[in-house]
Amino acid sequence: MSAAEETGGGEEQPWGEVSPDAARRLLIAAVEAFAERGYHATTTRDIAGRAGMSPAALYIHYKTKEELLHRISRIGHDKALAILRTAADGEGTAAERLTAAVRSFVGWHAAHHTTARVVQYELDALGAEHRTEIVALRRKTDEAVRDIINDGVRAGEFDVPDVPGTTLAVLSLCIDVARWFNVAGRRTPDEVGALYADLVLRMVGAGT
Amino acid sequence: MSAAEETGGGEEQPWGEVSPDAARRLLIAAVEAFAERGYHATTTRDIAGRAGMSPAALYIHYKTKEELLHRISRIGHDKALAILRTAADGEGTAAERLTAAVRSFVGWHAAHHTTARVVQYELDALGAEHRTEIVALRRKTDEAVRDIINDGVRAGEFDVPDVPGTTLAVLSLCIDVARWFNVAGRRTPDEVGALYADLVLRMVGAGT
DNA sequence: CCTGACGGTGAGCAAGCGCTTAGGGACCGG
DNA sequence: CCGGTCCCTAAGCGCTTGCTCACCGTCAGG
Repeated sequence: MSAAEETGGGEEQPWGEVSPDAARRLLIAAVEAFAERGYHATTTRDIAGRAGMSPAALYIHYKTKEELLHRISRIGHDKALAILRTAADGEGTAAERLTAAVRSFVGWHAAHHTTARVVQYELDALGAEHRTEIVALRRKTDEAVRDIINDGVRAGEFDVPDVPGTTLAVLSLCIDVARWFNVAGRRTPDEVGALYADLVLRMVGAGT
Repeated sequence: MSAAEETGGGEEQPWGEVSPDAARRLLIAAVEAFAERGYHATTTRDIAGRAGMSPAALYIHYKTKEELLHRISRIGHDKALAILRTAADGEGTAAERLTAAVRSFVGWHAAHHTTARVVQYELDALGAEHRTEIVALRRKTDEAVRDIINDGVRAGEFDVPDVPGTTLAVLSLCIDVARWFNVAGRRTPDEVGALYADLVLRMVGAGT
């Protein structure tokens, strides 16, 4: 561990997959700006300024402002989906897997709420092609949750009269964390994850 | 019943409180445009065009584009809060009142999802003064829901370890309906309201 | 020392933005 | 018929936007 000191926890640094360094700095600046003001209210000058560069520098690494949003959205969705699947595909009862899935999915949305806000709420700002690509990823997220719930119903663990509706509500609940979560608030991402996992278990009729 | 034929249900027409007629047409056009593309991506020319008027006509009835958003947000919040309180202040057990509250609040968000989308998701686009005014209204919404939950806990009807957290989650769930509800979807606003009322009852430990 | 590639800047263009202003037509009381 | 009021439009102002282009410093390879 020589360059770019880690926090020691073993967690890899965010946006490590983006290179070169200048492109990553621009992307991080864009995430902050988009999350704060929204895509349309953010100017390319603002993004470049936050990254400590001139407005023109942005266009060396990205063709358009929309491409920046797409890159953020794509990477963010990939990560959220990976986190969800890791928990969903684990061992254990449906209740245990649903708990793990909600806990980690919600935890990610809270801990990375700036990224999550952009990922979840700026979908309409994408161009038509990029949007359909992202929508496909969201459908996979949907399926992952629905599969756990169906497993639980089949095993007799859950009592769910309306599986598609409940799936929709569970995901809606988790995603909306990105909108209201605030670092200055009283709850840590882990605490929110635990609370939500409990609430979701109750929703599927497998409460404590 | 002579002018502006009603649907017969006794429901008064939306935005009836806005006059004169041209101002109401502009406001309705703005709601549609804001809901579709977002506040910042909507131009004053677009709003005026939808209302069948020239761009300058907007400024006869509204001082700025932001004032239009504020009017929409204010009226929408008032209406949503009124609907919630009517149900919350009714007779019956806490469970019955919570059911009625969620059912009508969610039903409104689904039926008027274009308005609700603007009201709930364009808060940041308001100016500082207008935003604090609206935030105060949202706090009252929060209190109304928390009061019912507290009543239920006190009466022994509900089992809620974390009242503020559960209140937050319930409202988050209800509000997010505005984001995903689609007229082309399979569910009517009433059906969504009934489903959500059931889910919320489970969340507070008073499930069927 | 020269050369070329790379990654950056300063200045600025065309287009679109929110908003203003001068003026016109319909209507109404006298 | 007149004068005033109420809405509305055509034109356009000043500014910001996303994006481009000519140019430049740095540095490795020959």
